[in-house]
Amino acid sequence: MKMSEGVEWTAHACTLLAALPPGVGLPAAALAEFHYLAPAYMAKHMQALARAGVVESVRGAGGGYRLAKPASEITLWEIVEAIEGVEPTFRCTEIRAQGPCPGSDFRKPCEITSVFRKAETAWRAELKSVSLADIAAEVGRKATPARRAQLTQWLQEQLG
Amino acid sequence: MKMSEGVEWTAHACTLLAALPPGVGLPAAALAEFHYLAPAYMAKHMQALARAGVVESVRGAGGGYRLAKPASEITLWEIVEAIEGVEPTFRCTEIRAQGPCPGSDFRKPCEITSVFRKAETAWRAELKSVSLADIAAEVGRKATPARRAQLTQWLQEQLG
DNA sequence: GATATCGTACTCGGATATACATTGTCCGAGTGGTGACGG
DNA sequence: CCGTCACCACTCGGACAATGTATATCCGAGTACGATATC
Repeated sequence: MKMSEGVEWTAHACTLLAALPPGVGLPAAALAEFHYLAPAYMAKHMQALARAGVVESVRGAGGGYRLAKPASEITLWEIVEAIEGVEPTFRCTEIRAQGPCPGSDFRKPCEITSVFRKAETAWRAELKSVSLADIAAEVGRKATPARRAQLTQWLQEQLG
Repeated sequence: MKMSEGVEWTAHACTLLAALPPGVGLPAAALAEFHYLAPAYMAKHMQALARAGVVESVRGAGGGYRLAKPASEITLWEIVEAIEGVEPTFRCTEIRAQGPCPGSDFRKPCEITSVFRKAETAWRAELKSVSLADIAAEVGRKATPARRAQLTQWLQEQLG
């Protein structure tokens, strides 16, 4: 049970977008280059985020992706949801209903499913409690002056 | 990010084993038949549980699988761990270290990884808090008399 | 009749195919900017 | 000199291939039970 690496890619990409002035974006190629990632595959993942309403896409020259709402209103869970989907990790196929001694009450989920549901709820709650603004702020706080300057220069090259 | 269906299969199989008298087991074929599952594939999953020390295997006629320790000491997490492995779902590949503006401090995990680590810890904690004995007790409590009789008869057929 | 030995049936264990999902790439659709042309 | 139009470069979007993992199966290794032959 492993998470798609697209989650890591887009989470870092969105963190970068969160550091930009409001309304300003970057093309997928630039987001990929920032971490030396495959441009085409990064573009594919960004599409998923656009469909989910996490980012907005702007076509044409000077276009790209930008956050669809304030970074403080975007949680890590939204990104996971956009890439991985909303399906629970544990999918109960009700095997208890089959076999020579089938269970009786199918209106309620089986005990095993209940535990997994509860565990996954706790997992999601943690991811929902952290916003992109939180992450961006933490990253910015730890950055050295040299890194800040490097980032500023790179952004100027990208934004023109 | 979906969990292997082997987790569901083996979790239900172990719940059945937990309902048996201590020291008594069932062959993989019987565990599969109990829920109409593919016998060969069920056997493969039970092997994983045996390697992890959750169950013991007994070869030869009259052999099979039985719990390796009391059901109260086996958690759902152990079963997940045996089937899925201990690898975290979110694997940080440190992409922040690459690209034109690499991060500075690599001794500490990045902020995004930290959040996922915390979330997964919460998830595992829930699974570790429930034992097979808890599940078996709950299943037994909800069972109707008819179902109990059906189960007893089936077990007698299997155990001789 | 008791005991040792062989054979047989049963079960686990790992090696081996197959199906499906994820990963990765490409080309067409759409859009804004830019330059040329005409008024 | 200004406005309009057409072209072009740029970017997203979805369709299409390659790879890896999970799924599914089979055959060999090992063990207990039972039958048989011998003492």
